[in-house]
Amino acid sequence: MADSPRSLDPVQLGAYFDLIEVSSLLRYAVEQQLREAGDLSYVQFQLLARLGDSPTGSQRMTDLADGVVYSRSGLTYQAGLLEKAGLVVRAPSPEDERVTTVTITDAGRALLAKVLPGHVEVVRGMLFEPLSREDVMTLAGLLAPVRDHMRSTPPRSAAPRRRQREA
Amino acid sequence: MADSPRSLDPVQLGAYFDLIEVSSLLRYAVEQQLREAGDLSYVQFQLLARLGDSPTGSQRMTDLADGVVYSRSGLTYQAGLLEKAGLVVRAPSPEDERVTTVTITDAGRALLAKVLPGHVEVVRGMLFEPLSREDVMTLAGLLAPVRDHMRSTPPRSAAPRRRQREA
DNA sequence: CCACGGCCCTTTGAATTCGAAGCAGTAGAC
DNA sequence: GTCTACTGCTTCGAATTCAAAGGGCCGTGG
Repeated sequence: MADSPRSLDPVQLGAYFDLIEVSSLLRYAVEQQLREAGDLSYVQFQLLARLGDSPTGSQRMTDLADGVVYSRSGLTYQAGLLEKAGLVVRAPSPEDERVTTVTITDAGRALLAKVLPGHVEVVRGMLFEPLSREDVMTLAGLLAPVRDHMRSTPPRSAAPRRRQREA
Repeated sequence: MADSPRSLDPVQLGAYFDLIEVSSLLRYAVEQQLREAGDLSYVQFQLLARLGDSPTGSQRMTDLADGVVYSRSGLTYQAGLLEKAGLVVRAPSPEDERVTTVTITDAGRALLAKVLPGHVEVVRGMLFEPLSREDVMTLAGLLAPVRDHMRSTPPRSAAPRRRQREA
């Protein structure tokens, strides 16, 4: 660590800004499509998709929260909405009464199947349209190591992130 | 449009998921650092950075909102917080009384200078650590056309995005 | 057997966001 | 000069999120 450059070079800065902007716009567009097609938020869609992928159609609350990067309380809220809508069912695990198991219903699977094509179309149209097949492979090859690096460097919770208070 | 493939191929799917995950984790980490270093949200930091970059240190509200992709009302809220913290000043434009001009203060510039090094360090450590200089150039070259494509394809507001209501 | 500590989920309160409605100022038509 | 339409910002209500606190269940040590 002989040299510690003070700033990012222009190429890095551009890549950083573009990454943030691209992901923000993509996320916003996807949210809109999901809202229109099935009145789902992106989080709710992620939860349904994750449950649909699971062989049994069930997952523990904690595992779901870990996968979606959300706080437990946030998951409780969203799972409550999904349950009220009849898309999932919650039940305490017989083995361990502490654990709540979430299971996707047939209605949930149906809704998932209904919104998926549109979802795919938005992603294709916004993200993959200007990229060749080779570009996509290159992009995937670049993002994978970054993802692994981030996963292995969990956000150290030095201070528990106070909200706007004094400033 | 002879063929309309029903789903994304595995490489596309991986790139899509990784993009979302990487940007989410990066954004989360950056938010924490900014909160700890200067009690700023990412949005507030973006606003200050944008004002700091401006030659005059001033911008119209509308221009600021467009850059940060936020709604006007959201910007009003955040600008209000920044003003209460003494980091910016708001004043109606002499030329057009409808226009509110936001100007960064010396305190704002000082805070910006204080949090910037840490911000850069987080981005470098999380995003650029596993990438070579060449990788970064490749990534930037891939993201730029996607960004331009997204900008030129604004989110068509077919339905005005109702919040959770019936489902 | 009973307490202690730990894990899992939920409830609560505050913060942040958006869309819709409202208010003021500007510009063009007549 | 006045009316009308438009623009720019703010206010308001609702939705979503998180961290902290609360309550129930499980395992271990005594």
